[in-house]
Amino acid sequence: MPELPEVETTRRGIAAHATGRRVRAVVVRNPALRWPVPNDLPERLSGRTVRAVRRRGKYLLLETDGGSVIMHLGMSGSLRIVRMSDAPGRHDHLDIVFDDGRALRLHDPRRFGAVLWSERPEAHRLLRGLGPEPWDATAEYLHRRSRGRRQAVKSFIMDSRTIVGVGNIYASESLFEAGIRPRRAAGRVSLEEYSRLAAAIIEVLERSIRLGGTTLRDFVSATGEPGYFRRTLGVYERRGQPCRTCGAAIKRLVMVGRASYYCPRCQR
DNA sequence: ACACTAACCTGCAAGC
DNA sequence: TGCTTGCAGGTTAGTG
Repeated sequence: MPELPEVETTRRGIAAHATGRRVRAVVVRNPALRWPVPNDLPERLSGRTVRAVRRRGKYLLLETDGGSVIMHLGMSGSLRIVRMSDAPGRHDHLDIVFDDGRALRLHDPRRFGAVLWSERPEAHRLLRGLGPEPWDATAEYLHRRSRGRRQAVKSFIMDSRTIVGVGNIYASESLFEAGIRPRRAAGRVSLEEYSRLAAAIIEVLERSIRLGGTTLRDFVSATGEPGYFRRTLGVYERRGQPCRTCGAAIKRLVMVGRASYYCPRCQR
């Protein structure tokens, strides 16, 4: 499900409710996520106060005075603020219960998500090697880093070591905006093209954040609302439909097992 | 260093 | 009505 706009939308919803709240309890119903939820998470987190809710790439960080919960939503995860009295449903694997009777509840059917604990999250192995946030990734940086690479430019920008937050939807959308075909070798994309691409990534992500992200199937924000970016998608899941710019039929291809969409006329 | 693959897991839709 | 197949928003670990 979630790429950067969905994670950021979730972060804002959680922050509004969790910041300054004390954790009363942690209820783990199913610890079998991407990695096991640490056994000692309840004891480490209970009694602590949430100081801030931050995002790094697609990771959410629930910061307390004594350490941070690192959360990832994987493909199908969502986090909602619920009342403690709301009965958990299927795939509601974990609750972080606050002192006001509300709880942060993780729902994740596919269980590709993660909930971990770290006293220094920025040094955690999952976060350590991450590339820059999109707002800090310049055209010069992308150009320099891609020299000599034969990897497809779409795979290059979806690699979190290159730049964080760009998943399958926004990679296709950004490349469409920038007029670059997804299969082009990253090392053969010019500085001028990376300049368009860097700007397109920021523009697309910001526009999606404003609309609350993209709900393809089941994404909901912390307040339970879907995102409305889907209606404005230029190419994603629009195979055969006319390009909104030139009218040509949108094409679909599969790269590294992931669907990619592009306009054969606008993108070169 | 780079690039590709398999793997983790469930749900849903389409086709037979 | 099943049953099988393919596909889905992510990322790591392993291989060559």
